[in-house]
Amino acid sequence: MSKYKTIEPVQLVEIFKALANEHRLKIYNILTTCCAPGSSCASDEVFSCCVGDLDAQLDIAASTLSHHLKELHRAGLIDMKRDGKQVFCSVNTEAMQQLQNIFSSQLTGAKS
Amino acid sequence: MSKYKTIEPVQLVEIFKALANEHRLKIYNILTTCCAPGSSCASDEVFSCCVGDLDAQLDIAASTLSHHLKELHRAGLIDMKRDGKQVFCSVNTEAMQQLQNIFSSQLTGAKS
DNA sequence: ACTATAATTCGAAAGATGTCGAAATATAAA
DNA sequence: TTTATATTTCGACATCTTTCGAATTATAGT
Repeated sequence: MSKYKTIEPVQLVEIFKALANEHRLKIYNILTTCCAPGSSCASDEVFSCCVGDLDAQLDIAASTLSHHLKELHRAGLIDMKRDGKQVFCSVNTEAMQQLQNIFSSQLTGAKS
Repeated sequence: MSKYKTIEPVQLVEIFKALANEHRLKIYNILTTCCAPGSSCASDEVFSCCVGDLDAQLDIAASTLSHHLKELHRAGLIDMKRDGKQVFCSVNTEAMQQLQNIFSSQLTGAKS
């Protein structure tokens, strides 16, 4: 019916779980705004997306942040890749498009 | 900026929490598909939207269903209104439009 | 090799959530 | 006013989640 990959209900629940937390939503938000799809964020000194920069904006323990990032990653919402000592995070644009798609066509519509 | 009411990050977390459960997502799904916005669902004998009909499709205790409906209602995602012995449920179309809006414009974008 | 920095893993404690069955409430019908 | 049906509230229990600090791993610089 559509040209997009569909998200299984089970996976959709995981995505909502991942976003259903104050800190994780803020993280996702920071990543969508600072590292907008297509733009590189390494060159800007105000915003970048390594774990330490997120840490500076979040007022939670580093271990807690690490846990939240793992959840977002597990849900497929963000990508993480190490570059030297740092790990850089960014939104998974494919997942984001799928989400947009779901909501702009009446939430799931999945039959089952 | 937009003509739509914006959703506060705090409320958005509540909305995601409400959808972050297998049964609640299914309920919301049933309501979006059987009682599509604008259509009345009382006349169709296969699908209607009272609590008992949902119960028949869900394989959980009635008390559990009641709890889930309360959560969806608390998040502002569904409306409930009693008609005689039954309580009829339907999606809150305004909330759904807000959700669509959020996702079609890069998730929240809220600055704070 | 040692040291410093960045991030993750590992318990443990506190809190939130999902679930049920029994009891209560609301409404209608006999 | 008694009975039947629909739904909700309550209390209990089990499980999952959030959080932290301490210890560990990864990488780079001295």
